[in-house]
Amino acid sequence: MARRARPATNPDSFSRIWSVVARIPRGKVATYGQVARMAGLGRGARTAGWALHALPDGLRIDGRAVPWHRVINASGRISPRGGDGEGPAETRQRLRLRREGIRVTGKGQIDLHRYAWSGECALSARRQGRSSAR
DNA sequence: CGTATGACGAGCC
DNA sequence: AGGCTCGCCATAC
Repeated sequence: MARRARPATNPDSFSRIWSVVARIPRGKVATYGQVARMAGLGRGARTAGWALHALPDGLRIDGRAVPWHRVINASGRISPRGGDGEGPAETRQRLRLRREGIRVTGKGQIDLHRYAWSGECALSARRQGRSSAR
């Protein structure tokens, strides 16, 4: 097939996002901003959301499905997809989170203080270099 | 190459 | 507390 002059989706940045998301452990959640930063996109929180939007169904990284449902916004809520109403995606996300033992309130509020993935620290968790993490 | 969009985030009112 | 606006990054057209 006519090789696409330019890939419809740039696997370069997106795959980074996906890789980071793939590292979120079960029962934990991460924010778009956190994922973006860990993927080296700086403040590309929106880009992270975009990457998940473009996440190929059934994609596996390291032989494992990408837990896209573990990514929520900084407000600790499931981000609305922007439809007129709540779509199946949000509902599915909530169910999957609850299925992992994450408590989601009726309003879709999640306790970040409790379920936030400390992946950033995990990278260098061996030693707490920073005395005061800001 | 410039404009518009998007599963965001932080700040301000 | 809740809602609105502006700023950021990458992709699409």
